[in-house]
Amino acid sequence: MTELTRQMELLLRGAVEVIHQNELESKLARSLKEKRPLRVKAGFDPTAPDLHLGHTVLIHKLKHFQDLGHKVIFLIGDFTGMIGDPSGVTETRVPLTKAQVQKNAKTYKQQIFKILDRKKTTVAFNSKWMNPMGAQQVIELCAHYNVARMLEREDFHKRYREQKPISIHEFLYPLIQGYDSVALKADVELGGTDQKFNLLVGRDLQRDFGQEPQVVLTTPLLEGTDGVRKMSKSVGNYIALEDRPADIFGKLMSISDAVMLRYYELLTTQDLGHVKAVHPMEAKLALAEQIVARYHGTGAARSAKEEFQQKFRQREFPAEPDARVTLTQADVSNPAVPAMTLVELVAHTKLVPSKSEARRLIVQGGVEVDEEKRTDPNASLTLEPGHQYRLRIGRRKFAIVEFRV
RNA sequence: GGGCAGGUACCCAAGUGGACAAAGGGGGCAGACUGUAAAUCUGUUGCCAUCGGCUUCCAAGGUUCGAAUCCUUGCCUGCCCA
Repeated sequence: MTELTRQMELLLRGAVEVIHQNELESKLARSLKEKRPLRVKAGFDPTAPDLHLGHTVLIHKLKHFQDLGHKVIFLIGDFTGMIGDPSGVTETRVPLTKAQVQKNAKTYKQQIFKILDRKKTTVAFNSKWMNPMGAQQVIELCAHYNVARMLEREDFHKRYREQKPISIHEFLYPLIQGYDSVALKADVELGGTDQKFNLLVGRDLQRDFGQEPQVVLTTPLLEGTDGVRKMSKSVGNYIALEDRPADIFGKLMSISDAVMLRYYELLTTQDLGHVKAVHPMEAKLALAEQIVARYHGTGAARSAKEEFQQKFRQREFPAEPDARVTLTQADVSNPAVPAMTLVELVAHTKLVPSKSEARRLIVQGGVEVDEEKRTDPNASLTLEPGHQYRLRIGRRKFAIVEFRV
């Protein structure tokens, strides 16, 4: 296998579309010949980053380029952030201050370098070339594109047809993103499939500016834990890199088998045939362990797995509860005969938002005290000093409550 | 500038003077079932509480015995005409 085919093979794996494959091939060939790495760009919004598994599909693809010796440019769209990508739901963006952007950038780095090589990655901000641009230049930039073509974009087209508003400045988003490619002299730009239009604008602008158009490579959008909508923080179906290991593990274990296969497909390089051959639960455990290990280390993965098994499979009380509460005489009405209603006891753990919620949980059979289900919310519990009451609150919350004299 | 429609709980959305803490759906939570799943079924989903009470329907005023519902003003959103 030649180096070229080796590179092509790795880069194409998992990609939805490459525009155009032959261009990528010739760019790679030239890169090899001239020993000049390709400049690979991917853009991100400067909003507070909480990277989740959905993002990692793309970042791993960047990593592939990086591993092959190419130059990865992680672009933070701090200027475009003022506009906000018009795709998807309308959501007015508040312009971020410089300090906020810096802070967000720092968090980004902290997260992406769990995957990318810090030393080989360039982090860029598009305000660098956009801020100095005057109105005249912006107008000139606008002249490079026209409304009819802009309206080809699915989102704009749809809104136009449905007589929904489209703000003028929204047109600037693809334009500036495209111009970023010009400014960076990008050879390749990566993006999710929903970014296709924006990425293509980059090609057009580069051509207009006398550059060789970038190759566009789109990666699939990962479905969220619900298996339906794409993973996103706002929908709440996400698994963030910064989630606690136990949470990542737990969230992964509660996905459906179909979603599990999808995750295997997009997040690992494992052979799917093999995955399907083993028991789904074993496969899921292996996936969860693997993902946690990837972002938090093998140690964390192992203990997350152990804790999970203990908590859910054997329905045992975990080694470390979610809450540990100490009650004193001040908490009970009659110190001589210390007692407390179940509702109050549960509420004291702070694991429920209100007493009403505690009451509901109890009535619905979601509360156990010392391995015994208690369903009477008004029942009073005589508190024995020094005894550690083990509370199970709902399916996955545990607390230890102790009364001290 | 003119005309019209609208702002209801986490989201969508019904309700146009009393029976409204507010239909229905989604989502969440709990129970059953299971592989700790998913799907399904059932229950539940403002707060405090024993009956019962308290604070909610963009905001502020007003009418009324009584307002999510009527009036006034303000703020916001969308559409149409210019």
